[in-house]
Amino acid sequence: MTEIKKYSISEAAEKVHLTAHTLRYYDKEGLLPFVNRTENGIRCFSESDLETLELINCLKATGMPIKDIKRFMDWCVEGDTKLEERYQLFLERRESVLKQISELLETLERIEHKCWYYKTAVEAGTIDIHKSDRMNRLKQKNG
Amino acid sequence: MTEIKKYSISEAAEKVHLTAHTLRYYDKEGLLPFVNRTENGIRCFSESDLETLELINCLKATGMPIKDIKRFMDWCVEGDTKLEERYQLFLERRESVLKQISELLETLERIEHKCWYYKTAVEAGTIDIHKSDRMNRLKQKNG
DNA sequence: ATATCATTTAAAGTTAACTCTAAGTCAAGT
DNA sequence: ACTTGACTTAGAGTTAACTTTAAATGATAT
Repeated sequence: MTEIKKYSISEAAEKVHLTAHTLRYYDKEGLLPFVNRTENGIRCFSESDLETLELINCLKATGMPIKDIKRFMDWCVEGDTKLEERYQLFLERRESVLKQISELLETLERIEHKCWYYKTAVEAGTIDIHKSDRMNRLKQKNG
Repeated sequence: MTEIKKYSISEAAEKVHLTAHTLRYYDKEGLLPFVNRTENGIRCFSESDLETLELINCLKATGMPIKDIKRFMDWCVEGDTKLEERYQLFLERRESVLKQISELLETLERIEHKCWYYKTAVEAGTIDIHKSDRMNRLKQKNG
């Protein structure tokens, strides 16, 4: 027999590294349609609700806005009729994350160039050590 | 003799893929202390100013907030006395970008798992094909 | 000369995602 | 009985980074 654990809003918040305030905000925005209540109206979170919250965190980590996550949760409520839409959503998220990574790799190169630029400048005690950089670049370019 | 080109605010904006409004906002926030004006108070952007804007775009791409970029520009105005601080800033940016990339790679793995999950569900026409996933995972875990 | 742009400033408005406050209910401990 | 602490709601406030507006000045074309 599987024991079914339930969590209060603050326990759930701690588990998924959010605040109870934020969970209520997500609920209000329609991100948590599956969370049950006691007869007194108090939310009780199941393990499955925690998994949903982990998924929400994951989608947020891809840069997805709350209202788009809400649309996804609406599809989840609709069940198997929206499977294709949900699949497409994750394919799009995948593309988005790949693009973000490639942009960050490009940014990383520029930052690393600046690290070298300032490392040499700090060693020389002045930025003037790079004063002719542009001229050198132009010379190389124009033969 | 090098020809010194100058750009109006809207020309500069187009070059760096921002709007003239945004450039004025950046100027107001202290991000563009080097931009000169005509006798009538009109900004004219040099090639070097465009490079500064590219750098600002690069720092923003690392997730750096405007006020931190302003502090960096303040250090630039102060010249060689703040070389060490500027160097440290880029080292920190480097670490930050590396961290973001590794987090996105982790997120990518989760998303790709969901892609597989929904691909198989779409093929089966129902999510029920994964109904026993958790049980299987538990079985594996507990021997 | 007149119309049409582009530019200037100061300041108000927008959006997302919280974050906090007020006012109240409920269960447990002393 | 009373305090403490967690929970509830509705709604106001916050922050960053723009974005738009208003009112005025300056530059260009016909």
